[in-house]
Amino acid sequence: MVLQAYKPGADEPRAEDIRLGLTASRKVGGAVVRNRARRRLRALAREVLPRHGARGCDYVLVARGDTATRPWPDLVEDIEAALRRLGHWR
RNA sequence: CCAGACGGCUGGACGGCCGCUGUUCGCAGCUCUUCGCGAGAUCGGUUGCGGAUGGAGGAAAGUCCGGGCUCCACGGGAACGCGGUGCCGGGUAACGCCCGGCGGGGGCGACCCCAGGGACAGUGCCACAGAAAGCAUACCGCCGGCCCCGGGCGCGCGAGCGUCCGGCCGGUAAGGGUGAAACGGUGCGGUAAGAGCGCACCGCGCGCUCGGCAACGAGGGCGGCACGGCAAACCCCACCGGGAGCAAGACCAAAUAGGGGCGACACGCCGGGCCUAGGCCCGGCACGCGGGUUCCCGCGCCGUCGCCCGGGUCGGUCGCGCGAGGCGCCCGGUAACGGGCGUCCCAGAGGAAUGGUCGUCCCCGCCCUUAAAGGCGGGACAGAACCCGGCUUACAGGCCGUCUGGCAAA
RNA sequence: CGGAGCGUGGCGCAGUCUGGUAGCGCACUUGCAUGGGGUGCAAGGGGUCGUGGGUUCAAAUCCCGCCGCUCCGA
Repeated sequence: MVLQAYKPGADEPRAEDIRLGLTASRKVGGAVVRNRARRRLRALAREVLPRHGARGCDYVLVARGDTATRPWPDLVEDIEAALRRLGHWR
């Protein structure tokens, strides 16, 4: 998947919570496939982001072609690698 | 047993962990209505926790029809226009849907397919080929005549005769060969050659009788062939249709900007005059409002602050699921369907929930194996957005029933 | 939710209304011309007309279903 992050500046009001956005475009597949991809991404974010994501950050997860069918452990590795590349891992 | 036709049902099962959401009950916090001096009680809302319970489909899809519902328009109705439908009867709230029947076509059969009204209301088209493509005609032929005509050949001494080719007049439409389609087809008679010219059968047309509610069918009679196809070409006839769509529509209602009213401070630009600064007066111009047709008259005048009023936007609430509802039994009907009784409550999201993950079983394929065990991969089409009745399209696998053809056995 | 348009050689488009012959430009191939290339001249190849049915003697064209793409309105 694609992981996008937005870190608010010091002058902006900053919440403690992590805010999440999900995207599954028509390119990914039909309505069923898009729904499934979005749900898997939501479950993935619930599992990983509160523990390892940066506090007060906004994240957007974008589904790609095989998000609905990729094995679950691979998906977990993907998001963890993405967080490390952003320097948000903790 | 094999092959096939039709109709119906189903659309993986169980469990562990972690989640989302509707309803309802309990507790707690906040808020609010009413009562009370007060403690508090009470109606409702909202948030959190806990318990109970519900949570995608047969097509939820495509958005091709028909309705409910809501708003808009309209005095009633009709006509014109536009769009749609099109054998007959029935079902239904309605339909372009469904059922039954008729006609045509396909299949040995079960059965399947068909927009299937009108071509004497009119207009139009039928390429190429062919003589001719729609009112009918006559190119090649075939037949007869020529005392009138031209030419060739043969016979004859000769007038002439015979024959062939051509011309002219008349009869004919059987044959030609094209084409998707040719003014009926086959056979017999008939004739100079032919022709529905006559006859039989078939086809066609028009009455009659009988059966059927009807579409239509059956029988018999007459006509003697005249009436080609295309209306999913224009069109004619009959019937149907007001428009938009839940982002319909109703209600509550921020911040900011803007509108109106009241009050306070305050009074646009140019020229001239008065006066120490700063303001005042007169005339003109610009703007707003009101009144009588261009034009004129009257009144007001920038802005700032405070209070109040109304409209829109963000947001929120409703619409929003008891319905032409599901299931079971009985009755009527060939059936679609209708009636009665009993029983059940069955998703309601909103940048959009109904799930994520793991395990066991089931089914299918591949590998290994004599087999078992085992390993790997896969489990269809597809996701509600106001609701309902249909149509169309997609769909792995499985189950049930009825029927047809063939083979075998009894 | 409602509506409109498009699909034809490799590419961009005609032809569809009014049914019988699929055409144009660029590109491609071959030859000539040039020392070579470009340009020019001549000749040539290449199209299930998106798809499945139907009407018709005959369908790119008329009718119906489906697929894909684009656009518009609320």
